[in-house]
Amino acid sequence: MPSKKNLDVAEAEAEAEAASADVWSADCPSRRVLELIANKWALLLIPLLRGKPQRNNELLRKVGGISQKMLTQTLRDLELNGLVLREDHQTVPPHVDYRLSPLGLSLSRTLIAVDRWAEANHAQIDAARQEARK
Amino acid sequence: MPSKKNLDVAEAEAEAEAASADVWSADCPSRRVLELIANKWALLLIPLLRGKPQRNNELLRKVGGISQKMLTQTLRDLELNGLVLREDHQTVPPHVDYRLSPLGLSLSRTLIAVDRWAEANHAQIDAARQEARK
DNA sequence: CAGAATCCACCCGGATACTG
DNA sequence: CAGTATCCGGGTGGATTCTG
Repeated sequence: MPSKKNLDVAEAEAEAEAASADVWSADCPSRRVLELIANKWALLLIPLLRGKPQRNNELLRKVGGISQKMLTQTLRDLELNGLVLREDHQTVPPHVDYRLSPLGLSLSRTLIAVDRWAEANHAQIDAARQEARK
Repeated sequence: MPSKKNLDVAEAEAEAEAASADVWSADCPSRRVLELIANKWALLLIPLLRGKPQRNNELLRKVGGISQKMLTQTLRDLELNGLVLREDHQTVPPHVDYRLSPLGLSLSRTLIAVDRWAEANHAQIDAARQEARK
């Protein structure tokens, strides 16, 4: 296991925070973070934004079922909270790129595990629901 | 890295599923799984149910801000989908225990990482939001 | 203790039309 | 291309009351 020496200041602070923060407490600020990411569009968008910056239309096509309204709204929300960076190239026609901040990238590594779990285990979930319907 | 030999049949099947399933496709069954867990109460309850079976009132106290209605509704939903097992001891006064199924336990390992991330990084999120408000 | 049942205000999110 | 603006139906979820 890594020693304290391998942690930089920011990581050390984050670790200290984790010790005191408690998502199960209704008034803990960390609860707001949970509410920010506890929706399907955020769960799909954040992992999707790893890698190269992507444009509005690209994301609209890649995230099946999302509307322009929800895409914009979700991206704005994530941007406001420092997870996504919006880059407007100020050209005409417009060219806007979205990418993850370092903080967002960190989160994406956690959320992609959720997506993978859903993909890997949906058959068992479906089977359970079939069983319950009997 | 583990060889194929180390995977049992169920795990091999899950791996095969993951290769074909795609949460980003609106009509993929795995999307339903994502929608099942993409809400704050599920994200709080599932990791909380690791360890010993717990009772209604226990969960009601431990999950700050949840109402009896949402607790029951979420537990029923998770039970219907095979993630949670409900054990009614058929006594009077009533004694009902909730615990994770093996499938739910598997998921809890993924979701607890999300909760920990929220706890560890909420300060940076808060800072970003403060910055954006300027 | 563990809930079911009802009422209802809020807001989420889709559809549609418009803009620079 | 990358949005914004508006309308609006349906679902979410809190509060309250009742039950075995």
